[in-house]
Amino acid sequence: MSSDPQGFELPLRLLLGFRVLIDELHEELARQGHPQMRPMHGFVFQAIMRAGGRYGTTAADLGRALGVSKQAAGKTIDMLEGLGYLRPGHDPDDARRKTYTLTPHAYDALERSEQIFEDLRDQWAETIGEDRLRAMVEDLRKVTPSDVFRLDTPQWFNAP
Amino acid sequence: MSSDPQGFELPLRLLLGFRVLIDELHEELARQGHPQMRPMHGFVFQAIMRAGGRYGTTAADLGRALGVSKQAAGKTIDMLEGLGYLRPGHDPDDARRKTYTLTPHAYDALERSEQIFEDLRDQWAETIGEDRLRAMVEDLRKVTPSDVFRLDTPQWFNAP
DNA sequence: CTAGTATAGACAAGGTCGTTGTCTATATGG
DNA sequence: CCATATAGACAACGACCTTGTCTATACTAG
Repeated sequence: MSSDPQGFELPLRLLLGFRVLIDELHEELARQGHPQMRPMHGFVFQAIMRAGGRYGTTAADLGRALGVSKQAAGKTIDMLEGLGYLRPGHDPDDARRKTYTLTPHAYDALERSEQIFEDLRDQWAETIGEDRLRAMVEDLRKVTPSDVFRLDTPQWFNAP
Repeated sequence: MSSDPQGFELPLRLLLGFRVLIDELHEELARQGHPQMRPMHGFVFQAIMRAGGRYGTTAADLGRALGVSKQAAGKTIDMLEGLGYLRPGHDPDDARRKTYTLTPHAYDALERSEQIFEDLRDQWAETIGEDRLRAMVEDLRKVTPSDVFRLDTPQWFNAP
């Protein structure tokens, strides 16, 4: 369109590419026994794996990792526990900590996600070429931060 | 990390690339007299330009274009009007329609956005090469929908 | 050992932003 | 002329986030 010049296309395509992959991931995940998974949940699972201590992750840990309050993280944890993705535990070294770890159901979702992403990647490679796809990821690495910073994307999108 | 295998990287890099561009856009926009702009607003402006009739866009038009209810669109419009980006009008052919059009302030934001995006694009081109950048956009075009579907991204991100 | 500080978690109150439902006024088309 | 569709205003409500407060537990410095 006339008011949609060159400059806008790059960010738009990046967003659309992300959305396409995530939408197809979740369609397929739903077919494979995970109909309740949301785009956020994969990130939450990864945060729970990396943010916690030896005995699991607390709501406060998760909140820090995700850049939300511990109350918000606690509600997310409650929901994921209700869906069977998290299991409560405790830290024998700190009686205050109410920890959570991933259940086998969550690991199943993660493994399936990984496989689905691989398949989607292969589809993209067929369309645009394996070398071009590899170049794309390589190039994006050069212009994006290497550390996966706080995943506060949902709130960030509407942030003031 | 060990639990962050190949498959996850492509979508993550696309999202990070988008975030990097949008974050830098808004930092710069804030410096140039638009500190209140949010990531969503650019999309809203574009929707208002394209979704309306001859005399402007109504809340109902905008809601359809963005994939939200007309009430939600109405609240967004109220805020943007308050910020000086929208001006109310009416449709002489339809007394029901309360239309809105972009103010010069909004066009200023759009033009600055365009320029900033061009600059960011140039920076990327310096880093990864003009040809590689062009290839990236070209390739993304092949794997993403050509029509900019409903921009319901914020809610989509957390959607059930 | 004790006293002060920091942190986990529970609870409550409130904000923002979305939703649906209802109502009236205006268009539109048989 | 009347039935149907749609714009916009208003109200109620829900999801999800926030801040603030409180108690229990840990940690650290004398």
